[in-house]
Amino acid sequence: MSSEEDHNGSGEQELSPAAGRILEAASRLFYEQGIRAVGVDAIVEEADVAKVTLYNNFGSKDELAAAYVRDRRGNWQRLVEDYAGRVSGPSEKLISIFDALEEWMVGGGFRGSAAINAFSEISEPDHPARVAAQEYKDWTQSYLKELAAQASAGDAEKLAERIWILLEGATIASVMEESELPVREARELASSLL
Amino acid sequence: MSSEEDHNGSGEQELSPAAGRILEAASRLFYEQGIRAVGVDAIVEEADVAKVTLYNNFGSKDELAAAYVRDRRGNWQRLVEDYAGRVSGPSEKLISIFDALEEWMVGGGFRGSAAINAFSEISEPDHPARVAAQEYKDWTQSYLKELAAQASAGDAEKLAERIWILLEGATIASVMEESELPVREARELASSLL
DNA sequence: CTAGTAGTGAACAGACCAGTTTGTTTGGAG
DNA sequence: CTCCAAACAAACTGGTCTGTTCACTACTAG
Repeated sequence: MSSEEDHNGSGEQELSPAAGRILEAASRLFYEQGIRAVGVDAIVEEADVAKVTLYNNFGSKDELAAAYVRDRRGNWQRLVEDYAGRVSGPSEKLISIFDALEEWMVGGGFRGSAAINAFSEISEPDHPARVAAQEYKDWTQSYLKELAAQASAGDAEKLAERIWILLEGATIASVMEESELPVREARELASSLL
Repeated sequence: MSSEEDHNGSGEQELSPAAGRILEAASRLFYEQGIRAVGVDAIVEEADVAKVTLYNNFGSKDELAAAYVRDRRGNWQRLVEDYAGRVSGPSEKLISIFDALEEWMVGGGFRGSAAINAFSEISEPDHPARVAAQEYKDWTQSYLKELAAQASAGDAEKLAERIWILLEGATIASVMEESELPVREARELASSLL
């Protein structure tokens, strides 16, 4: 594989042990309950850290929320690329993203996409977490477009857009139905597009 | 002093002028900014009523939030049935829901589906607004299933599920892209299923 | 040894939150 | 005219929120 990690703009860096624990705790709590529903005190307690340490490392709750979205995005990105690496051919890779999604949600506690949730609960356009969610979305879209361009003889943009719609729809449908069936249905429908 | 609380499921009841203004204001603010982001004081001020009036009419912020979701659902329901009434045949009616969605989002300020947003920002399963969102979802699904059963010779359940996934996907995709293009794309894809 | 860095715990500020209480006003039905 | 329900304004309760300050400790590099 040509190492095409050129879409990586997340810029993950080393975190101190305390900062790592904070991000870990924040990531879990924000995802489980929503960004607005979780106070910094809860994060501080969960991470077993002083409140100042949180503010020294992340600056504000909003920035920490953005770091959470970026963190989830990094995990998603890795999972998707892992699944893509197991098959050959752009069409197979495109389909494998639905398998990645299905694994993403097994084990219970699936609460959808951090990007979708951030969009839903934050309306301020400049909120750091919303900007991070935008980047989350952008990565997925450009990843799909790249593969679609290789897979399709026809309109690659259209193909990528359709698969993206199916991906988002399968995600939210799975949350609402508490089932991974929508993902399999979307996968099947996506297959028929190729 | 026995307060008879009308628990209207889907049935809409007459509201006093003050209660109507409260629901109207709450509906706008909750939709624009999210349920958790809006305080009761803001609603009270926007509706130009006393705070007690809000609590006498709706009992709690959570119940008011549920009323908001039900209100949005009622509007959606009417719009969908209006569009369906303009065409004949179950397949045409199924497709017309995408036209309804496209009208739903014109004019700017589209922030997606109240049901999806409520699911995203509320994780407590018993929260009234989440229950109302569940009912919102259930109505759309059973509406689609009914039409799919009339339209399809094959697996109607599967057809309804797929259209629902496309509907949800188009909604969230349109929010994230700030464009109604995903809806048209989803409509086209749905057409190909019929 | 020392200076700098990253961390701790606890108290504090000031805003904001949902919800209640009190007492008053208003308008329609019997 | 009286009664009552529904609305009003405004203060208030008790809690939570984000973010800051302060004095102190542990570790590490030069």
